[in-house]
Amino acid sequence: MKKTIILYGVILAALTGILKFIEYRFLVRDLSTEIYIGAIALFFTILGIWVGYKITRDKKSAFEKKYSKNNKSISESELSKKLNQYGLSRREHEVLTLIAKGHSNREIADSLFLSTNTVKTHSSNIFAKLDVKRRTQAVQKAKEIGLFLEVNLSD
Amino acid sequence: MKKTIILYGVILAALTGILKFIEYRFLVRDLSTEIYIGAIALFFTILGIWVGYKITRDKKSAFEKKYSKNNKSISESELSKKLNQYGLSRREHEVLTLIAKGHSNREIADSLFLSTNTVKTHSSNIFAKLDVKRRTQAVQKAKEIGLFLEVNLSD
DNA sequence: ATGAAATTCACCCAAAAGTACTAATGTGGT
DNA sequence: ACCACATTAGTACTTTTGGGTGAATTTCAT
Repeated sequence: MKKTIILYGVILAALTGILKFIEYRFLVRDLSTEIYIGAIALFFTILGIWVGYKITRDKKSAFEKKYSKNNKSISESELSKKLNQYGLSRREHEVLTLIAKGHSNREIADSLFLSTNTVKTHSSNIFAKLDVKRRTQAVQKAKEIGLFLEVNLSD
Repeated sequence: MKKTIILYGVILAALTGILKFIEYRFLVRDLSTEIYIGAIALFFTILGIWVGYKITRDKKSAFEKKYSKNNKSISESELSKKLNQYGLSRREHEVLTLIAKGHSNREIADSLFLSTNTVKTHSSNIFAKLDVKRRTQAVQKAKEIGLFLEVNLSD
């Protein structure tokens, strides 16, 4: 990327110089201004397309570099330690797991035989403890930290 | 595409005219030729990048065979196939990615320069196409299917 | 047994998310 | 040039989620 920019800069500078040099010799007298401008425009447009292509290329390879798997499943003792670290209780972890499975508060309440109010209390506490604002962020953070025993959440 | 070309031609023509007009009035006397050329170069470079982006966007898969190396990460073409499979558009995938990052509709709207209404429309369509009811489920399903280029969603 | 933490639930309010339309404009492919 | 689809955005409405507070019960360790 840096190389592309430098190369482009050098080319631009060089060409500007060349054009100016030529201008005083032949072009101004021989060709009309339209053609002169047109030539510059055409050249830099092509150059621009090339640069644009380079940029999008680089972006993609950066994408590929970024890609790496981080599926980590952990043991019970490790989990306890992490829960402690964030001050999460067992029940909160349970709720969090269900949240991660995409369940609504209503569904969580049903499956844990709780009222939705309770689930809401739990989730509020979870968000506070994980320092997030939404359940989606909580899920993200939990995965980041590695709070889930099961990797496969699709149930 | 046709419009793009036409628009580009019009802009080019108009700009050439304007430049020529200005030239006789002020520029030649007031500014040095370097700045003059530089301005044209800069403008057409940007225009070129834009045009290049428009063109290369569709021909990515052609270039891909040449430049992309095989690895375990999902490639652009694979992604396209999967998006096609579920009838998801590019924009929808973009929104879905941000949803997976835990962003709110408001935040997504801001970062994509859209209204929240539009984001809601997109997400509704996403949910319908992925056959889910909530964003958390959509994220889950998307990961299951493998719709994300980046696994690391924490940004 | 006592106090701290955990669990449960209620109520109210606000914000965010989601549904169901309609519709204008843009774009791509044939 | 046309058609299908994508993108954008609106209105109006419902549901879900989240925040804050208070409080009753249970659990568990010191």
